[in-house]
Amino acid sequence: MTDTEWLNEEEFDFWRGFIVAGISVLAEVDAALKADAGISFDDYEVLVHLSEADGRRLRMTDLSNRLLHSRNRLTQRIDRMAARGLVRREKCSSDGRGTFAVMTDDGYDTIRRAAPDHVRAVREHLIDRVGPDRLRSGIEVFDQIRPSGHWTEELLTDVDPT
Amino acid sequence: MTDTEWLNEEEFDFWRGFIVAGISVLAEVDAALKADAGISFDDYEVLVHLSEADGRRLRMTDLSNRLLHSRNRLTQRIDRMAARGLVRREKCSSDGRGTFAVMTDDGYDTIRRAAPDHVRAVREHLIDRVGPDRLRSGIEVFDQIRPSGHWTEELLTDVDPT
DNA sequence: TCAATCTAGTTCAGAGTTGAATCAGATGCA
DNA sequence: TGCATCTGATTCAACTCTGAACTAGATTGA
Repeated sequence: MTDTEWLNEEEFDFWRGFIVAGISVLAEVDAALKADAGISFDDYEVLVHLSEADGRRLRMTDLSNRLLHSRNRLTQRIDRMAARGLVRREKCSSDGRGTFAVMTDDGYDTIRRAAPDHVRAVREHLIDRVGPDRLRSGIEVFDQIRPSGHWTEELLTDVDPT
Repeated sequence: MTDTEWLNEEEFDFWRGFIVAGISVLAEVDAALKADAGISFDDYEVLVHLSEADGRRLRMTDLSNRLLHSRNRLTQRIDRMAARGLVRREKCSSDGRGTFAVMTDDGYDTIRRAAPDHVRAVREHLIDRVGPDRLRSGIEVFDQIRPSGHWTEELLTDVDPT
Protein backbone atom coordinates (compact mmCIF):
# COMPACT_ATOMS: atom_id res chain seq x y z
CA MET A 1 0.00 0.00 0.00
CA THR A 2 1.45 3.36 -1.02
CA ASP A 3 1.30 6.37 1.29
CA THR A 4 -2.10 7.95 1.50
CA GLU A 5 -2.43 11.49 0.29
CA TRP A 6 -4.63 12.89 3.05
CA LEU A 7 -6.95 15.80 2.40
CA ASN A 8 -5.53 19.25 3.11
CA GLU A 9 -7.65 21.79 4.99
CA GLU A 10 -9.29 23.24 1.91
CA GLU A 11 -10.10 19.83 0.47
CA PHE A 12 -11.48 18.69 3.80
CA ASP A 13 -13.67 21.78 4.16
CA PHE A 14 -15.01 21.22 0.66
CA TRP A 15 -15.84 17.59 1.34
CA ARG A 16 -17.47 18.30 4.73
CA GLY A 17 -19.40 21.26 3.40
CA PHE A 18 -20.60 19.23 0.45
CA ILE A 19 -21.85 16.39 2.65
CA VAL A 20 -23.49 18.56 5.30
CA ALA A 21 -25.17 20.79 2.72
CA GLY A 22 -26.43 17.85 0.70
CA ILE A 23 -27.84 15.86 3.60
CA SER A 24 -29.44 18.80 5.35
CA VAL A 25 -31.05 20.44 2.33
CA LEU A 26 -32.42 17.11 1.16
CA ALA A 27 -33.91 16.47 4.59
CA GLU A 28 -35.42 19.95 4.78
CA VAL A 29 -36.96 19.85 1.33
CA ASP A 30 -38.33 16.36 1.98
CA ALA A 31 -39.85 17.41 5.30
CA ALA A 32 -41.43 20.50 3.76
CA LEU A 33 -42.92 18.47 0.93
CA LYS A 34 -44.40 15.94 3.36
CA ALA A 35 -45.86 18.68 5.54
CA ASP A 36 -47.21 20.80 2.68
CA ALA A 37 -48.30 18.26 0.09
CA GLY A 38 -48.25 14.89 1.84
CA ILE A 39 -45.80 13.28 -0.57
CA SER A 40 -42.12 12.44 -0.21
CA PHE A 41 -39.32 13.95 -2.24
CA ASP A 42 -38.86 10.59 -3.94
CA ASP A 43 -42.51 10.56 -5.00
CA TYR A 44 -42.14 14.10 -6.25
CA GLU A 45 -39.07 13.25 -8.28
CA VAL A 46 -40.86 10.36 -9.98
CA LEU A 47 -43.71 12.68 -10.94
CA VAL A 48 -41.32 15.40 -12.16
CA HIS A 49 -39.52 13.07 -14.52
CA LEU A 50 -42.76 11.58 -15.82
CA SER A 51 -44.33 15.00 -16.33
CA GLU A 52 -41.36 16.08 -18.45
CA ALA A 53 -41.47 12.95 -20.63
CA ASP A 54 -43.36 12.40 -23.88
CA GLY A 55 -46.79 10.99 -23.13
CA ARG A 56 -46.00 11.36 -19.43
CA ARG A 57 -44.48 7.90 -19.52
CA LEU A 58 -41.04 6.37 -19.21
CA ARG A 59 -39.64 2.88 -19.30
CA MET A 60 -38.77 1.58 -15.84
CA THR A 61 -35.04 1.34 -16.47
CA ASP A 62 -34.92 4.78 -18.07
CA LEU A 63 -36.73 6.30 -15.12
CA SER A 64 -34.54 4.54 -12.58
CA ASN A 65 -31.46 5.91 -14.37
CA ARG A 66 -32.77 9.46 -14.24
CA LEU A 67 -33.63 9.13 -10.56
CA LEU A 68 -30.27 7.53 -9.74
CA HIS A 69 -32.26 4.72 -8.12
CA SER A 70 -31.71 1.00 -8.44
CA ARG A 71 -34.26 -0.84 -10.56
CA ASN A 72 -35.68 -2.88 -7.70
CA ARG A 73 -36.10 0.26 -5.64
CA LEU A 74 -38.08 1.87 -8.45
CA THR A 75 -40.21 -1.27 -8.89
CA GLN A 76 -41.31 -1.00 -5.28
CA ARG A 77 -41.84 2.75 -5.38
CA ILE A 78 -44.03 2.42 -8.48
CA ASP A 79 -45.95 -0.37 -6.68
CA ARG A 80 -46.76 2.01 -3.84
CA MET A 81 -47.49 5.00 -6.03
CA ALA A 82 -49.74 2.86 -8.24
CA ALA A 83 -51.63 1.68 -5.15
CA ARG A 84 -52.28 5.35 -4.36
CA GLY A 85 -53.32 6.04 -7.93
CA LEU A 86 -50.52 8.46 -8.81
CA VAL A 87 -49.10 6.29 -11.62
CA ARG A 88 -49.98 3.12 -13.46
CA ARG A 89 -48.04 0.50 -15.41
CA GLU A 90 -48.40 -0.26 -19.12
CA LYS A 91 -46.79 -3.06 -21.06
CA CYS A 92 -44.43 -2.06 -23.84
CA SER A 93 -45.71 -3.37 -27.17
CA SER A 94 -42.37 -3.35 -29.00
CA ASP A 95 -40.44 -5.17 -26.26
CA GLY A 96 -42.24 -7.88 -24.36
CA ARG A 97 -39.96 -7.45 -21.36
CA GLY A 98 -40.57 -3.75 -21.05
CA THR A 99 -42.91 -1.80 -18.81
CA PHE A 100 -43.84 1.87 -18.87
CA ALA A 101 -44.55 3.88 -15.75
CA VAL A 102 -47.32 6.30 -16.73
CA MET A 103 -48.47 9.31 -14.73
CA THR A 104 -52.22 9.34 -14.09
CA ASP A 105 -54.42 12.43 -14.01
CA ASP A 106 -54.39 12.13 -10.24
CA GLY A 107 -50.60 12.14 -10.35
CA TYR A 108 -50.66 15.23 -12.51
CA ASP A 109 -53.03 17.01 -10.13
CA THR A 110 -50.83 16.02 -7.23
CA ILE A 111 -47.67 17.47 -8.69
CA ARG A 112 -49.46 20.62 -9.81
CA ARG A 113 -50.69 21.16 -6.29
CA ALA A 114 -47.34 20.30 -4.72
CA ALA A 115 -45.13 22.33 -7.05
CA PRO A 116 -45.63 25.83 -5.56
CA ASP A 117 -44.85 24.65 -2.03
CA HIS A 118 -41.91 22.67 -3.30
CA VAL A 119 -40.41 25.62 -5.17
CA ARG A 120 -40.93 27.80 -2.12
CA ALA A 121 -39.03 25.24 -0.01
CA VAL A 122 -36.18 25.02 -2.53
CA ARG A 123 -35.87 28.80 -2.46
CA GLU A 124 -36.01 29.01 1.29
CA HIS A 125 -33.55 26.23 2.05
CA LEU A 126 -31.18 26.55 -0.89
CA ILE A 127 -31.47 29.29 -3.50
CA ASP A 128 -32.09 32.24 -1.17
CA ARG A 129 -29.32 31.16 1.16
CA VAL A 130 -26.75 30.96 -1.60
CA GLY A 131 -27.71 34.28 -3.17
CA PRO A 132 -27.77 35.14 -6.88
CA ASP A 133 -24.08 36.03 -7.16
CA ARG A 134 -22.88 32.59 -6.26
CA LEU A 135 -25.27 30.51 -8.37
CA ARG A 136 -23.04 30.54 -11.44
CA SER A 137 -19.92 29.33 -9.64
CA GLY A 138 -21.98 26.65 -7.90
CA ILE A 139 -23.25 25.36 -11.22
CA GLU A 140 -19.68 25.18 -12.51
CA VAL A 141 -18.69 23.12 -9.50
CA PHE A 142 -21.62 20.73 -9.86
CA ASP A 143 -20.99 20.33 -13.59
CA GLN A 144 -17.60 18.82 -12.79
CA ILE A 145 -19.14 16.28 -10.44
CA ARG A 146 -20.83 13.83 -12.78
CA PRO A 147 -22.02 10.42 -11.77
CA SER A 148 -19.79 7.78 -13.32
CA GLY A 149 -21.60 4.71 -12.05
CA HIS A 150 -23.53 1.96 -13.72
CA TRP A 151 -26.88 3.77 -13.59
CA THR A 152 -25.85 6.56 -15.90
CA GLU A 153 -24.56 4.72 -18.91
CA GLU A 154 -27.86 4.97 -20.70
CA LEU A 155 -28.29 8.66 -19.95
CA LEU A 156 -24.80 9.56 -21.06
CA THR A 157 -25.27 7.81 -24.39
CA ASP A 158 -28.61 9.46 -25.05
CA VAL A 159 -27.03 11.26 -27.97
CA ASP A 160 -25.81 8.30 -29.94
CA PRO A 161 -22.57 9.18 -31.77
CA THR A 162 -23.06 6.62 -34.56
CA MET B 1 -52.40 31.65 -2.59
CA THR B 2 -50.08 34.22 -4.14
CA ASP B 3 -48.39 33.61 -7.47
CA THR B 4 -45.50 31.22 -7.31
CA GLU B 5 -42.09 32.56 -8.22
CA TRP B 6 -40.83 29.68 -10.32
CA LEU B 7 -37.12 28.96 -10.66
CA ASN B 8 -35.36 30.62 -13.60
CA GLU B 9 -32.94 28.58 -15.68
CA GLU B 10 -29.90 29.37 -13.58
CA GLU B 11 -31.68 28.61 -10.32
CA PHE B 12 -33.05 25.38 -11.74
CA ASP B 13 -29.62 24.28 -12.96
CA PHE B 14 -28.16 25.01 -9.54
CA TRP B 15 -30.87 23.02 -7.76
CA ARG B 16 -30.64 20.03 -10.15
CA GLY B 17 -26.87 20.04 -10.10
CA PHE B 18 -26.86 20.16 -6.34
CA ILE B 19 -29.24 17.22 -6.01
CA VAL B 20 -27.60 15.03 -8.63
CA ALA B 21 -24.10 15.71 -7.34
CA GLY B 22 -25.09 15.06 -3.74
CA ILE B 23 -26.95 11.82 -4.35
CA SER B 24 -24.42 10.36 -6.76
CA VAL B 25 -21.26 11.18 -4.82
CA LEU B 26 -22.79 9.88 -1.61
CA ALA B 27 -23.74 6.63 -3.35
CA GLU B 28 -20.29 6.26 -4.90
CA VAL B 29 -18.39 6.91 -1.70
CA ASP B 30 -20.68 4.55 0.22
CA ALA B 31 -20.24 1.79 -2.36
CA ALA B 32 -16.47 2.22 -2.36
CA LEU B 33 -16.32 2.06 1.43
CA LYS B 34 -18.41 -1.11 1.49
CA ALA B 35 -16.27 -2.74 -1.18
CA ASP B 36 -12.91 -1.68 0.26
CA ALA B 37 -13.47 -1.78 4.01
CA GLY B 38 -16.76 -3.61 4.56
CA ILE B 39 -18.43 -0.76 6.43
CA SER B 40 -21.09 1.72 5.37
CA PHE B 41 -20.60 5.46 5.10
CA ASP B 42 -22.90 5.88 8.11
CA ASP B 43 -20.70 3.56 10.17
CA TYR B 44 -17.65 5.48 9.02
CA GLU B 45 -19.20 8.81 9.99
CA VAL B 46 -19.95 7.56 13.49
CA LEU B 47 -16.35 6.46 13.90
CA VAL B 48 -14.99 9.74 12.50
CA HIS B 49 -16.92 11.84 14.97
CA LEU B 50 -15.99 9.61 17.90
CA SER B 51 -12.33 9.55 16.92
CA GLU B 52 -12.24 13.35 16.90
CA ALA B 53 -13.89 13.64 20.32
CA ASP B 54 -12.24 13.80 23.76
CA GLY B 55 -11.87 10.30 25.16
CA ARG B 56 -13.26 8.97 21.87
CA ARG B 57 -16.74 9.30 23.36
CA LEU B 58 -19.80 11.45 22.76
CA ARG B 59 -23.26 11.70 24.29
CA MET B 60 -25.92 10.10 22.09
CA THR B 61 -27.77 13.34 21.41
CA ASP B 62 -24.57 15.24 20.68
CA LEU B 63 -23.47 12.57 18.22
CA SER B 64 -26.86 12.45 16.52
CA ASN B 65 -26.72 16.23 16.06
CA ARG B 66 -23.31 16.06 14.44
CA LEU B 67 -24.40 13.26 12.12
CA LEU B 68 -27.65 15.05 11.23
CA HIS B 69 -29.42 11.84 12.26
CA SER B 70 -32.53 11.47 14.40
CA ARG B 71 -31.94 10.13 17.90
CA ASN B 72 -33.80 6.88 17.35
CA ARG B 73 -31.84 6.25 14.18
CA LEU B 74 -28.60 6.65 16.10
CA THR B 75 -29.82 4.40 18.92
CA GLN B 76 -30.29 1.59 16.45
CA ARG B 77 -27.05 2.23 14.58
CA ILE B 78 -25.13 2.12 17.87
CA ASP B 79 -26.97 -1.12 18.71
CA ARG B 80 -25.69 -2.71 15.52
CA MET B 81 -22.18 -1.28 15.77
CA ALA B 82 -21.96 -2.40 19.40
CA ALA B 83 -23.01 -5.91 18.37
CA ARG B 84 -20.06 -5.89 15.96
CA GLY B 85 -17.73 -4.55 18.65
CA LEU B 86 -16.95 -1.21 17.00
CA VAL B 87 -18.41 0.87 19.85
CA ARG B 88 -19.85 0.36 23.31
CA ARG B 89 -22.20 2.28 25.57
CA GLU B 90 -21.34 3.86 28.92
CA LYS B 91 -23.69 5.45 31.38
CA CYS B 92 -23.14 9.12 32.11
CA SER B 93 -22.36 9.62 35.81
CA SER B 94 -23.40 13.27 36.00
CA ASP B 95 -26.77 12.79 34.29
CA GLY B 96 -28.66 9.61 34.99
CA ARG B 97 -30.53 9.85 31.68
CA GLY B 98 -27.39 10.17 29.61
CA THR B 99 -25.42 7.60 27.63
CA PHE B 100 -22.05 7.87 25.97
CA ALA B 101 -21.19 6.11 22.74
CA VAL B 102 -17.53 5.11 23.09
CA MET B 103 -15.28 3.91 20.29
CA THR B 104 -13.56 0.59 21.08
CA ASP B 105 -10.03 -0.37 20.07
CA ASP B 106 -11.59 -2.51 17.37
CA GLY B 107 -13.47 0.54 16.14
CA TYR B 108 -10.25 2.51 16.09
CA ASP B 109 -8.48 -0.20 14.12
CA THR B 110 -11.38 -0.34 11.70
CA ILE B 111 -11.34 3.36 10.91
CA ARG B 112 -7.56 3.40 10.63
CA ARG B 113 -7.74 0.62 8.09
CA ALA B 114 -10.66 2.17 6.22
CA ALA B 115 -9.38 5.75 6.08
CA PRO B 116 -6.87 5.44 3.20
CA ASP B 117 -9.43 3.80 0.92
CA HIS B 118 -12.05 6.32 1.95
CA VAL B 119 -9.82 9.31 1.23
CA ARG B 120 -8.91 7.78 -2.11
CA ALA B 121 -12.61 7.44 -2.94
CA VAL B 122 -13.36 11.02 -1.90
CA ARG B 123 -10.54 12.24 -4.15
CA GLU B 124 -11.62 10.10 -7.06
CA HIS B 125 -15.33 10.89 -6.94
CA LEU B 126 -15.25 14.48 -5.72
CA ILE B 127 -12.02 16.41 -5.15
CA ASP B 128 -10.19 15.42 -8.32
CA ARG B 129 -13.26 16.04 -10.46
CA VAL B 130 -13.74 19.54 -9.13
CA GLY B 131 -10.11 20.50 -9.45
CA PRO B 132 -8.10 22.72 -7.10
CA ASP B 133 -9.16 26.04 -8.63
CA ARG B 134 -12.80 25.59 -7.83
CA LEU B 135 -12.52 24.30 -4.25
CA ARG B 136 -12.56 27.78 -2.69
CA SER B 137 -15.70 28.93 -4.49
CA GLY B 138 -17.41 25.65 -3.62
CA ILE B 139 -16.63 26.13 0.05
CA GLU B 140 -18.13 29.62 -0.10
CA VAL B 141 -21.30 28.21 -1.59
CA PHE B 142 -21.58 25.45 1.01
CA ASP B 143 -20.93 27.90 3.84
CA GLN B 144 -24.11 29.74 2.91
CA ILE B 145 -26.15 26.57 3.07
CA ARG B 146 -26.39 25.93 6.77
CA PRO B 147 -28.82 23.51 8.33
CA SER B 148 -31.51 25.43 10.20
CA GLY B 149 -33.47 22.47 11.54
CA HIS B 150 -34.15 21.18 15.00
CA TRP B 151 -31.11 18.91 15.09
CA THR B 152 -28.59 21.69 14.96
CA GLU B 153 -29.67 23.88 17.83
CA GLU B 154 -27.22 22.27 20.20
CA LEU B 155 -24.32 22.47 17.79
CA LEU B 156 -24.91 26.11 16.98
CA THR B 157 -24.91 27.04 20.64
CA ASP B 158 -21.75 25.06 21.37
CA VAL B 159 -19.96 28.30 22.18
CA ASP B 160 -22.13 29.47 25.02
CA PRO B 161 -22.35 33.30 25.01
CA THR B 162 -22.93 33.58 28.78
C1' DT C 1 -32.50 -23.12 -35.69
C1' DC C 2 -31.50 -23.31 -31.23
C1' DA C 3 -28.46 -22.98 -27.26
C1' DA C 4 -25.91 -19.42 -24.88
C1' DT C 5 -26.09 -15.02 -23.38
C1' DC C 6 -27.98 -10.62 -22.40
C1' DT C 7 -31.52 -7.40 -20.77
C1' DA C 8 -35.98 -5.64 -18.38
C1' DG C 9 -38.28 -6.11 -14.65
C1' DT C 10 -39.78 -8.35 -10.41
C1' DT C 11 -39.50 -10.98 -6.01
C1' DC C 12 -37.74 -12.08 -1.57
C1' DA C 13 -35.39 -11.89 2.81
C1' DG C 14 -32.80 -9.19 5.64
C1' DA C 15 -31.14 -4.67 6.92
C1' DG C 16 -32.22 0.00 7.97
C1' DT C 17 -35.29 4.16 8.72
C1' DT C 18 -39.38 6.72 10.36
C1' DG C 19 -42.53 8.73 13.58
C1' DA C 20 -45.14 8.08 17.52
C1' DA C 21 -45.26 6.36 22.08
C1' DT C 22 -42.88 5.32 26.21
C1' DC C 23 -39.79 5.48 30.26
C1' DA C 24 -36.87 7.35 33.60
C1' DG C 25 -34.21 11.04 35.37
C1' DA C 26 -33.70 16.27 35.66
C1' DT C 27 -35.53 20.84 36.27
C1' DG C 28 -38.68 24.68 37.39
C1' DC C 29 -41.41 26.71 40.51
C1' DA C 30 -45.55 27.42 43.65
C1' DT D 1 -41.69 19.54 49.23
C1' DG D 2 -44.13 17.89 45.39
C1' DC D 3 -46.40 18.38 40.98
C1' DA D 4 -45.84 19.65 36.19
C1' DT D 5 -42.86 19.86 32.66
C1' DC D 6 -38.75 18.98 30.03
C1' DT D 7 -35.03 16.13 28.29
C1' DG D 8 -32.14 11.91 26.96
C1' DA D 9 -32.69 7.80 25.23
C1' DT D 10 -35.07 3.68 23.86
C1' DT D 11 -38.90 0.77 21.92
C1' DC D 12 -42.25 -0.60 18.59
C1' DA D 13 -44.76 -1.11 14.29
C1' DA D 14 -44.99 0.32 9.78
C1' DC D 15 -42.52 1.48 5.99
C1' DT D 16 -38.49 1.56 2.71
C1' DC D 17 -34.11 0.09 0.77
C1' DT D 18 -30.47 -3.36 -0.49
C1' DG D 19 -28.46 -7.17 -2.85
C1' DA D 20 -29.05 -11.46 -4.63
C1' DA D 21 -31.86 -14.62 -7.01
C1' DC D 22 -35.24 -15.27 -10.37
C1' DT D 23 -38.48 -15.07 -14.64
C1' DA D 24 -39.35 -14.12 -19.15
C1' DG D 25 -38.44 -12.04 -23.48
C1' DA D 26 -34.67 -10.49 -26.87
C1' DT D 27 -30.37 -11.14 -29.22
C1' DT D 28 -26.28 -13.41 -30.87
C1' DG D 29 -23.83 -16.55 -33.61
C1' DA D 30 -22.33 -21.29 -34.94
